[in-house]
Amino acid sequence: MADAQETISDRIQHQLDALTRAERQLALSILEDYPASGLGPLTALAKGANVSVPTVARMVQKLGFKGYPDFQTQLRGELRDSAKSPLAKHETWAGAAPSEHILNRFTDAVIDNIRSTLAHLNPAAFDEACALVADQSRHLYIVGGRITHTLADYLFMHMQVIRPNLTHVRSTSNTWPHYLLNANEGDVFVIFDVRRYENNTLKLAQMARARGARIVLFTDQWRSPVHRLADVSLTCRIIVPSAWDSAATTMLLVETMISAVQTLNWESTKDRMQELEEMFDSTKLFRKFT
Amino acid sequence: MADAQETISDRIQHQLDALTRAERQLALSILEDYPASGLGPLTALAKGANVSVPTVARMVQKLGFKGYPDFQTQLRGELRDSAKSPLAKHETWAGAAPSEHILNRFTDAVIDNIRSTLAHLNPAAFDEACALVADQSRHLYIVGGRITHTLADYLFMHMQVIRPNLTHVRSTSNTWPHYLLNANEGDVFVIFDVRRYENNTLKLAQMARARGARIVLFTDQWRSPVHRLADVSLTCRIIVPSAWDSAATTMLLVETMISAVQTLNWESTKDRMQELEEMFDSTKLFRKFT
DNA sequence: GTGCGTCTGTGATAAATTTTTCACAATTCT
DNA sequence: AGAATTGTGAAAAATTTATCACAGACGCAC
Repeated sequence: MADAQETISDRIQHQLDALTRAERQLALSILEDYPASGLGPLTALAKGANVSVPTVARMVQKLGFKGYPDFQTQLRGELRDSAKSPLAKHETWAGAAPSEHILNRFTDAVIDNIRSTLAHLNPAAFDEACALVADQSRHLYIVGGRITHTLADYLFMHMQVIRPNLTHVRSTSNTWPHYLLNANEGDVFVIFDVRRYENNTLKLAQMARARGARIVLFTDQWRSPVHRLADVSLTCRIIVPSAWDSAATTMLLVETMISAVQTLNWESTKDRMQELEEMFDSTKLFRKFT
Repeated sequence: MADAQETISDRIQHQLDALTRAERQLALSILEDYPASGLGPLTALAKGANVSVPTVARMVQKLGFKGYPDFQTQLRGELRDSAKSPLAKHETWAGAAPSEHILNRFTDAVIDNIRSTLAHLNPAAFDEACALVADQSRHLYIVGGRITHTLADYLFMHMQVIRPNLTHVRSTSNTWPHYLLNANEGDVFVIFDVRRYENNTLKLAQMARARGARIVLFTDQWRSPVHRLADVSLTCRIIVPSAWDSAATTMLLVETMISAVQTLNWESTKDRMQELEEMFDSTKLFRKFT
């Protein structure tokens, strides 16, 4: 546990000169395609390096490991770390605070979430979702639950500027069935549902589906049951060191979607934004400068 | 040999729908830190996924492998290949999309925002803000504007669980002066204000100040004029390749604050959360599993 | 070339671990 | 209530690891 710093690769390279012929052969073979070769059975590694089994066993211990399994465990640990951070991991975000400060721990977690979410996201699915949301010929319903209504709200607010023909629905409200009366085939529902998944939301999705609507779902890695009804599911990782889940990554996706949809609809949007600006100016609701 | 194309990760993701609860749990665990976790002993993988050993054995065969060792061999093969292929992957967030894709461009920008925000943030100020917000002897007012009311809402919602004695104010509403009548010296206002800064918000801040209240401000890098009245200003970078600004970084700070405040108030919060859970259970508003 | 010490491979074996499989009970979903 | 899924505990099978003794190979000095 002491040496979180020095990788096995480092350690081997450092000792390379002090090694004997067979050991060097083995060492080079390990480094050859690192770390894959070291993660297989000892026998395979020996054969791959053209050395004998005892040579491998001897050298692993020489490197300071209790045995081959111990060596592998460490290798896997490195692999984990390196997968997490293509770039420098052990930087602290808020330099002025220690790395155990909640600011750094939380940010670490969120960055991890972002990385993992994007890595698993299917861009084609995302594009398809954007196209659906951008399509002004379809009425757009945006649905949020108890926690997620803020995200729904955020999306709704921006979409209001970008396109007409949309409705904000709160699944926790008991008025939502009314909205569904107006839903037609081909309309689009953007639904937010993260754990704890809400029964209302599921029912709403089922009814929307029954009316022939398309469904775009924002959910978490455990996936809301709505995903079985959805045309596109966008899955976010939401784990943070807190009693709550994080909405930051979902927010990122929502904003990205806003940006993408805006680009798709740019011709019609720019006029709408222009008008909006003018209205703000005339009402003096906002200050232009500090 | 045939399938140099389809990785195990792909294969798992593809089948994710067809899997049962425990299998999905396992699948997510494998993907969680891929491929490291799959390269260890079967027993460890099972334990890590909170799943029984036979479940792992069964699923590996379901995925089309002769056995766990076979599965591992393929994983190592992938690892070899990915190490060989120069890069291109580690540069982009959504590996499956080109780096010019909006997903990658937007994420780049947000990560930059986070980095920059945290680098400039004063942890002591942040801690002070959290202490103010956590102090139950002060009434807590949370104020959002036209765009930022979603963030304010998010904070309010969580604070409602964590502590009593708080109020949500929308500066765009014309009812906010009423709230101020009740504000006492020492009360705390958490105010969100990003460009375009809102006159209403500024006026509200001035009146709050005049009544001797403390002010915690979330703002952007150009800083709302409210910052001159604030005891603590938390400044976020919000630039993204979009016609809009990004709330993702602000969301990150808000969530971190929620976590920190919750920790400060843990003793009293845990009972409140417990009660909340019970209420949810009894109302059956939520589903426990998919 | 000889001798010496070190290094390495062989083949075998024992020990340890891991994988696979079973039947049955418990749980959860429908 | 019934069907499907999952966990338990155990045992057997298979594989992998660790060691050993010894013989051959090699480098090197004389």
